Amino acid sequence: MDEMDAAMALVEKWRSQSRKGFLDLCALSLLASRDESYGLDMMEALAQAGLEVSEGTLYPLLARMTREGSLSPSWTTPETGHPRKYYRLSPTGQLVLAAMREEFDRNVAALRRIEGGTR
Amino acid sequence: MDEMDAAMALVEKWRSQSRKGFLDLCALSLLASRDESYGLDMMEALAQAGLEVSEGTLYPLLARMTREGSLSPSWTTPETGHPRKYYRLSPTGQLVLAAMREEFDRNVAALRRIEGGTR
DNA sequence: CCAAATATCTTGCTATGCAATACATAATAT
DNA sequence: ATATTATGTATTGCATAGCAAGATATTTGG
Repeated sequence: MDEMDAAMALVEKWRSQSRKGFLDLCALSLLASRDESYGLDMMEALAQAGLEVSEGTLYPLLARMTREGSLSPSWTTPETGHPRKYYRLSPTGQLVLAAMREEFDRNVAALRRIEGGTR
Repeated sequence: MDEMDAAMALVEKWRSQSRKGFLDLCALSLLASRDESYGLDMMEALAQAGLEVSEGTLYPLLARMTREGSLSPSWTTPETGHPRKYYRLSPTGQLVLAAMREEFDRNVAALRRIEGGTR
């Protein structure tokens, strides 16, 4: 089936676009529920929840949010093991998360209205 | 409150990012429930549902989806009024919509898991 | 000492949202 | 007739995020 292949290719392209911004919300939400975490640990937790995120995506995201003031990182060198950079929400980050959640929920509600009875 | 302003500015920047891809899903969903519609009419319907979309956003989106094969447009000149370009879902577009819905729902479910009990 | 594991960071590419602007035609007012 | 407003669609340019691929650094095990 040719039609199917075309559709799948389109959706694959769409996938990475549709994650823009959404991953910010996921990362902030994760930190809100875990209090603090580091890169690889977050990757594993997100995957556990069903969301595969690569390093090339997550690390720039964490760097940006730190630069913007939503995250407060702190290096920690455990007695045994590799040094880790732990992130936690800053006060600004908590405000940002709350606003993002509101907006996201509004958008989902709008989508449901748009879908109308067609589901 | 300074902290609040910083957060609002960040969320404003985030907003347009978070709509990438999401608007594709909304447009396809709208056409699925309406069978056919034209640009300004879609803008109005989306706004009615709580989603403000500008022309500079919607028209390129419709042009792209047409180019990709998800939409089948057809010009219509009514007896009275301005010529309109009506869009409807192509067979490919219906497959794309179904796949997008699945993925979107999976992502929302993942987010809810990530949020855990913190809401 | 070398290889594998753990952990973080960088570069380059592609693609979308959106403000601003432009263009065209139909209806209405003067 | 003619100007103005309303309706309708399209384009340009910029900023920004996701991601594959690869680089870097440290710790541990053979």
